[in-house]
Amino acid sequence: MVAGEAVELFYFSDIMGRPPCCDKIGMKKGPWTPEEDIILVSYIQEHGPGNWRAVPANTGLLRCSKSCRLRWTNYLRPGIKRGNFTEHEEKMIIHLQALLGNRWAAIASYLPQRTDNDIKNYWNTHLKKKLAKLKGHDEKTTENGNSSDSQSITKGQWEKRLQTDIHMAKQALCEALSLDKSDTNSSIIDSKFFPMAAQNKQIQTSSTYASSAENIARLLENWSKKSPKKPSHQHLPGSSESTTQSYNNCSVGMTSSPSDGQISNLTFLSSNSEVSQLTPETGIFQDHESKPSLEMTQMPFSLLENWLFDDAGAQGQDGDFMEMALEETADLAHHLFRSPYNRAHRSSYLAELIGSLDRPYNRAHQLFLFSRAHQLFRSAIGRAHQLFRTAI
DNA sequence: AATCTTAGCAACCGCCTATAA
DNA sequence: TTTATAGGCGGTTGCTAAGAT
Repeated sequence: MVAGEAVELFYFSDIMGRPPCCDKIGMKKGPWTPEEDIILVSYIQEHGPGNWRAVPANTGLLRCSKSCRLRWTNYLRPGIKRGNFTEHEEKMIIHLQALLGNRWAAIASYLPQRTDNDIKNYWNTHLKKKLAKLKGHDEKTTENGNSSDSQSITKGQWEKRLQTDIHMAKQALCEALSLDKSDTNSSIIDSKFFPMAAQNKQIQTSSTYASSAENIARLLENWSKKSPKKPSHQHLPGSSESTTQSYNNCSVGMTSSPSDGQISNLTFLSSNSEVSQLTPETGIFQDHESKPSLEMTQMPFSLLENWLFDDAGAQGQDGDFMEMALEETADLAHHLFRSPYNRAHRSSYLAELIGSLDRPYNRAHQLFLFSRAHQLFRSAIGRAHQLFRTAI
């Protein structure tokens, strides 16, 4: 949009409709700086994601709300795993792409640690070529009267495999909740569905999900290498070495462990000297690790938990459990959520719901539930639309 | 060593739907 | 009811680094 258009829209908004989210004149574009990232993360840590319109206004960021949302969802939010797609993930993406087409957001809902943008990029840069190569190879072998097995797999079979994968993921979580009596954190970490955690078992709390703090820390690490003038040093309690960088109203302290030299913690110091620790243990959700683990297994499941964990597949029923789950889900979604079509508030609402559960879930569990709720929610709405169209 | 080409990916753009005024 | 905005999504672009010449 050019400047003149922005002015015109602003004029119209005085007459009718909602006020504009932000004046786009003077908005910054291009790559985000570590300073901007930290401002955004610290704001979301305090206020939670959502209401993106308020973010530039309240933080002073010269970015439009859309840019803030994208930066958070694609790069900064907790739970994002970057790079190094596993073979399992590759297969999932290929299966899902065959099933769903280029619906990257839908595909990403099955891979909670990956963003739609990341999957889309990976597909465009790696998988498309890989498949083209395979296809070429297959065509060659077919010409020789030796067709490959993968070609003969129908879409229905892909779907069945996919459903099995999802079922396994859910079972892994259920097992983690029911089997582990001594340590509520470690069981899920060992799951094959959370490979990142297995890489760093030194961290007691679940590091399954790369936290935004880690992302920022990585950025800052690179940044401080590039600009050696800025950082000043200070020592923080409990750390052998730390680096603090000041800017605007807050400063950032990076603490590194003596053993591996990696940044393991990030401290935010606001201008009024309040200190908030942005670590893998804190974030959108509160961690209940200090609570007795017995609560984890002895409390009955709530309606919401049943909805998140149970479906026909998990209950051992035969048949098309995805379809069953969707039917039930559509009703439950309407029952549980007052405004299921209000996408704007969905994330914060789901986070609030999951946060309100009595069971002492740790943060990894909560993030999994959050992702699961999103997935079911989308399915429910999709199903509702489908039913609506059928009715018409 | 310099230049050109390619790959990877973060971020933008444009469109759509739901929502608010 | 109308209209602009917010949020979400998929396609595309453009920058950067790595590799090739």
